[in-house]
Amino acid sequence: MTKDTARKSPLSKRGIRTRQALVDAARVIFERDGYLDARLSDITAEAKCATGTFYTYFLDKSEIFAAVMEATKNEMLHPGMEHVDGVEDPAAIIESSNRAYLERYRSNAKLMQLLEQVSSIDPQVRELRRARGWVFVERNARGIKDLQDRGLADPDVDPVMASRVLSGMVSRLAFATFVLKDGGDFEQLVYTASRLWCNALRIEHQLTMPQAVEKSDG
Amino acid sequence: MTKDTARKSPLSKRGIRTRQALVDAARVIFERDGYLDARLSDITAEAKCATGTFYTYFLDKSEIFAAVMEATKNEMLHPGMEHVDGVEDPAAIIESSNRAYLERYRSNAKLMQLLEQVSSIDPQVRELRRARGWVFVERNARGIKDLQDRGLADPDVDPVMASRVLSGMVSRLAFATFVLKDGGDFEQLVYTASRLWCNALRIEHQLTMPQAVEKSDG
Amino acid sequence: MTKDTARKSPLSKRGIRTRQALVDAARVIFERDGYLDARLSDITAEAKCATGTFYTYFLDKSEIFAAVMEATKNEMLHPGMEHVDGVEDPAAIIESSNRAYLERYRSNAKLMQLLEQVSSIDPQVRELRRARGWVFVERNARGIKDLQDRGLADPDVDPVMASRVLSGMVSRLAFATFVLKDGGDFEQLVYTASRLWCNALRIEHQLTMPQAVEKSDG
Amino acid sequence: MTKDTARKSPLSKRGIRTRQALVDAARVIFERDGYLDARLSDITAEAKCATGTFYTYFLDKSEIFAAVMEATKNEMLHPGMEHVDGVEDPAAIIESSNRAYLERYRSNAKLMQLLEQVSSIDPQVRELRRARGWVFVERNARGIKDLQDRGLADPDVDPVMASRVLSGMVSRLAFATFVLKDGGDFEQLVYTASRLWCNALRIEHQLTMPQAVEKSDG
DNA sequence: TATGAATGAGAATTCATTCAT
DNA sequence: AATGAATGAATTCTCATTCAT
Repeated sequence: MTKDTARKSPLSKRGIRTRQALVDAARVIFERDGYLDARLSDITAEAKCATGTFYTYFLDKSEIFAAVMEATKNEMLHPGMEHVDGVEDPAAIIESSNRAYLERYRSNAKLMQLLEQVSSIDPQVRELRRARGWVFVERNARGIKDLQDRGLADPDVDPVMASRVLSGMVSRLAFATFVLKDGGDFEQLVYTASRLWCNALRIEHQLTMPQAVEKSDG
Repeated sequence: MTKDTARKSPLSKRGIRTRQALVDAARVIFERDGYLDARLSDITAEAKCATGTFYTYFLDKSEIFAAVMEATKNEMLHPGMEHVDGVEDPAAIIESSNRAYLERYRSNAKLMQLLEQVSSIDPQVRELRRARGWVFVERNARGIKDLQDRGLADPDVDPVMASRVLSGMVSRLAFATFVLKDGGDFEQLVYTASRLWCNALRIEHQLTMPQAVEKSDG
Repeated sequence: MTKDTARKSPLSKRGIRTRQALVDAARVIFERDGYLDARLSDITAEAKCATGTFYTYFLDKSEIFAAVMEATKNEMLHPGMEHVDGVEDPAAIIESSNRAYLERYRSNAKLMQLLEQVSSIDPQVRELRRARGWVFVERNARGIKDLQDRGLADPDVDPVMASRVLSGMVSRLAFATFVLKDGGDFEQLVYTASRLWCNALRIEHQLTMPQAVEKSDG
Repeated sequence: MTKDTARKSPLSKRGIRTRQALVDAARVIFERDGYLDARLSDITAEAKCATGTFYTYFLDKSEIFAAVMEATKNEMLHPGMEHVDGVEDPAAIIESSNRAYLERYRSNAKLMQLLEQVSSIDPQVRELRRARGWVFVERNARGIKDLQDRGLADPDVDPVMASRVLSGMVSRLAFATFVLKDGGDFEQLVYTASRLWCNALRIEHQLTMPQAVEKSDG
């Protein structure tokens, strides 16, 4: 699912450079124009190579998109509560995970919007994304289970389903805030998401509302 | 929101019939092929009229899509906690709202997926949807405020932001479940969403896990 | 195999006219440039219509070629000895059939060359042509059988196989003469083909060499 | 006919090996894909060399095709009546020539089909083939003339034209049988072709139908 | 000689939109 | 109002050929 995406593995250094230039160019063009309006000729122009060169490395637009996704997968995080296992203050970890996630999302909003768009268009991308998401859902579920076992979280929810619900909650919030531009003070966002997350699982916490922020905004 | 959707207000009975046939056909084709792959000629074929007739009623694909949305707006709900104001058991209302929402979503999954797709493509639709969503966010925020004022909900969250977060949580859950087909027992879904919602706001409740369902499933 | 070749049966008179213009244009372009070098844009230019119009009637080049073949099938004869049944002088009929065939072939040499070319490229056309050829092979075989039964032809050959061999003999001669331009006096050609045909089947004849023709030429 | 086929006369042993690998590969690819669909890159891949290497030895596809033809010319025979001069039983020679020709044709059907295809596409190849064919036509014509002079063949046909007609007859039969797959028992084929050939020239013979074969088949 | 990445001209094809009937 | 044939702009994709290494 990773290797045979490319038409050829470029062997020479030059080939590697060209392929990389195309992937970089594709990201620029996709973020600028969206997936649908991106023309391959714009990508090759941006990469300063001939149109035909595109086909040395990729079969079509969807394939170079996959390569862009592969190249940026580290920028595409998922909301989580990593490392709560056996830690004293789960709330602090949840808050810091949420802050980290929202920050990453904010810096990569264009990319996330792009991923959203392509997911809504291309079933393969949709499925890939879903599969990747599940890794995080399950990781979070293990954290929840651990807290339940230690008597630190509401035992009356299924950990996997709770994980799905809460992961979705934060990712949806990030989407609405940074892609749809629903706005809202960043610290307030982190605080609300984290507080509701902890409350939802009945995790004890001392989270307090960040000061000097008005009650709401449009 | 209704007026300039139609190119002309069709006056004759025949005109009304033809227009309606086109809108109905468009929904069929859009749900079958998606927005992008739907050809106007497929829509007119489905409506059993000539291609040219399309332009008697609509300017382009986005306009007939708007008409489909208008015609189906009653099927497109938003998650909420309707009418909690001054009611005895807010948890019951939250649960029943969630159940109702998830049921509607399930029946209209194709349509919701379509809306998702077009939102990711067409900024106008995206904005329209966002605006409609806010109506519900604010309605829910009023409910939360009311509970907070009556001492029945966590006072340390901004009602609007909490509303955004929780509405998003349920709509994202519905999307993942019914569009991405993440699966999960329906009652378990309703229960988890409702319990987490109540917990999140520290609303007292007696929600209990539906029986005979294992802890997790794929 | 004849009807659903066309993308749409044009209903209007205008449609019939346009389709016909395209088929006529295609024949001109195919005969001028050959099948491979014929560009669809040349065909539409010749037909004085837009490139897109082509696709109203045909799916691709092979389909309009089929339409050209269909339109010209009366010009594409096969060599034969029709109507020898019960006739006094079979040789006269064989000679006149051969003359007719060779004349038709000469007038349609371009078309026959085209058919040869496409047959060598497109298995469907090859098969169609083969199937059409068999009709004539079998018809001739019945003529041979009749002569054998009446004691007028060599009984020691299988009529069908003899028919294949003799039909091929004349069609190959026509091809070599008019397409490959092997040359040769026309009457000499008719005479030789007919004499050898009759001799081959031991049919009695009074065929005589046309006068005033040198023995051979390049 | 040999000289300007090669771009350069490869002198080094390595060069000879590479060139030969390319020609062998080309035959494989041409027979597999046909002339038109054969890509030079497929040929070089089959020959296990780089695309650029092709141009060290050949100018273009038509040139390597010529090299393939040159390399296989011994497999490309023409129908004939070899060495009839002064031999006792011309019929036996005709029959054995026909058998040999049809056998060779059967073993090289792919190659013959390829030659047919390229002849229909490339005028140069067509001309080359026509020229080669004439050598055989003329050789056969001399054989016929000899029989006529000895009173063993119908004197009332032009030997060259008869030769053309009869050579074409057998080559066309072979093509229809082995390329178009018209079928037919092999011995029956040899017998019919030979008997009709002898009859056509009024050459005396004792050819008898091969036993145990029904009158006709598909 | 061999390599294989880069080149780019050129043709097919789609389908929203127009418009004469 | 309805019809449906005609339009043509716009892009993708192929692959023979070149050329720097």
